[in-house]
Amino acid sequence: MSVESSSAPNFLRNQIRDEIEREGEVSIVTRFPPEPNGFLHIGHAKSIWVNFGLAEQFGGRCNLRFDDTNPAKEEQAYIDAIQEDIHWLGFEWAGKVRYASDYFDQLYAWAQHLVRQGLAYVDDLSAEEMREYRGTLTEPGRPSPYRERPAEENLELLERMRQGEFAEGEKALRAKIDMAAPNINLRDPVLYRIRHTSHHQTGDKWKIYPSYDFAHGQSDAIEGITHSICTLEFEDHRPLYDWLLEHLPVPSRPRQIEFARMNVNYTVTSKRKLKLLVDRGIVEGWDDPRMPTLSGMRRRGYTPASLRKFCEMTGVARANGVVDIAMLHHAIRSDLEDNAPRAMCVLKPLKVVLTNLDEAYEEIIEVPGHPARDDMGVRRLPLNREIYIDADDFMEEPPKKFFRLAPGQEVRLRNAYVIRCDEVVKNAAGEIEALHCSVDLATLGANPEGRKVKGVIHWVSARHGVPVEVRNYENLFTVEAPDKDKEGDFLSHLNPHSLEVVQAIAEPSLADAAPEDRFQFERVGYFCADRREHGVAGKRVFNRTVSLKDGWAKAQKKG
RNA sequence: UGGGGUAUCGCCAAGUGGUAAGGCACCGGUUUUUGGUACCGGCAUUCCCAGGUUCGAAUCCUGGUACCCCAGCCA
Repeated sequence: MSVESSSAPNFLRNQIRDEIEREGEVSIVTRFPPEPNGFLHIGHAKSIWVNFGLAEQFGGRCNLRFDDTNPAKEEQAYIDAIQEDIHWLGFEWAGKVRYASDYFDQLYAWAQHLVRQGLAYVDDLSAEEMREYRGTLTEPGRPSPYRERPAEENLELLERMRQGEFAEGEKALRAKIDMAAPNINLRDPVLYRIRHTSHHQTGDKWKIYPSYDFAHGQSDAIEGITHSICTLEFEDHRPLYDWLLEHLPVPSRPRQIEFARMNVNYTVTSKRKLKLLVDRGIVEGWDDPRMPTLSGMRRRGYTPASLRKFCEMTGVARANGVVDIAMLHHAIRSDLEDNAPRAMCVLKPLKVVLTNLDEAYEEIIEVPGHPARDDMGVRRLPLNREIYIDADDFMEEPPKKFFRLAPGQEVRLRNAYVIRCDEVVKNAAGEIEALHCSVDLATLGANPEGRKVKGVIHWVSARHGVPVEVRNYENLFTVEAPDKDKEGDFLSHLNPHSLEVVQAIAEPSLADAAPEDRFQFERVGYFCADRREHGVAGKRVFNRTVSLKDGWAKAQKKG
């Protein structure tokens, strides 16, 4: 099933194609450069897809490089989780995992090079002072009093910084560019800062750490990256990226190209906000199926292929926009429509007694695992005198065109017989307890004589049905742009119905489901056996990935 | 009154001087033992606005407007 066969034009593909036409053989080398300071989310999926996908498409390679220049915020646990997520998405990086920290020695040597060239200096200004000297968006900055320190002194100071002789914040190495530059990134940006923090990769070797700007381009150059693709907010950094590459004896000349990051409505992706959801216990963790994290989406039941297709569908451009989450839903439905075996599961059980079958009646009906996929085999559905149907499939006083069950009305039991509702059994309180129906035994695989039965409902044998817990998930937020609100207020848009837990009864074939097995519960939606809880202590847990489209509900809404 | 970007259907997005792709959503219809799927059809005389160049402009020029990003020793 080609969920992702197309390869529509986008400016990155066009550009690379043009380069190949113009320059002939060019090998494409990209990199995905996450900072290991959090979990990957749907937005990262786009970046992963862009970088690995481009390399794949043009026969190049893509590195995984952790941008680990700020040890205070980073953890090994994130490094592990990120690798798992990338693999799960279906991508493989070239060679070993890389770290910006692999290049700290080289970076330091290059810093010394800059100093010797008179292109960098050690500044004693405090962070606050530096801010004052930097000027504003509309006013130029002024040079630091330490800007003209002789190279020898800078070299010595830099070395002493490295040795840990100064306190954090006491000094910093800065590039000497232009304090009056209209682009603030060129007003003598910080290249190295003092941090007496041990690093998850380099331990206590370093007391100074390079800034993003000083590490990124040079790491790209070391790895021979040809296309350093990043998001729009780094556009202003490109002149600095190029400046450093021009003034350093780097082994290659990568180019930075920016694209617009992906946003999805009805969700948030800022690290701070996601963390708040976790910390406040609004969701059950980073991999809660309502979270837009890759681990959350995985647990929800999204497939890697559907996420890749979603990336392809939404494209790459330089205009900021917000993608409708309906596209994500479409992507997963179209994958699972083809690839998920079918099963029946009654979410709101209503007992039905088939009065013309006796107590001992038992018939095994063999039905296909998937209506269009013979390779999915068959499953065996037991039919007995008592079954469950979904309460929503019965109405005592049905509206026009209600094709399901109602007093005196007929309906098809999916994969089985046509039944007629003869009697509604109620308790003392007047609540419906059961339905008495009669089966038309001539309708298995055949249409009834002389009448047309339009409705089909799902059902499960009461004797053989297995109890399962079903978790129905919906959007976490009720508004399209929850983070458009002023700080913190996004929590006021939480969807109180984002999780509905229901005790359901499933057909026996579902008893064998393994964690992460996906099914279409016919007429209901796509479900995935929970990765963590399914099968634990005899519990069976299915997460609703996405519902089936519901034309009936839509028609009702319209009136 | 700084710099850098972006503006094409409700949403995403092709298009790069030759007379507006595609997807999602939506609206009709056909098929159907999933009110699902599949299939068929509809859905921008118009490309942020205003001028201009041209036989011809979403694409070129001029002038506006709107929105996004930048003043971390974060990335």
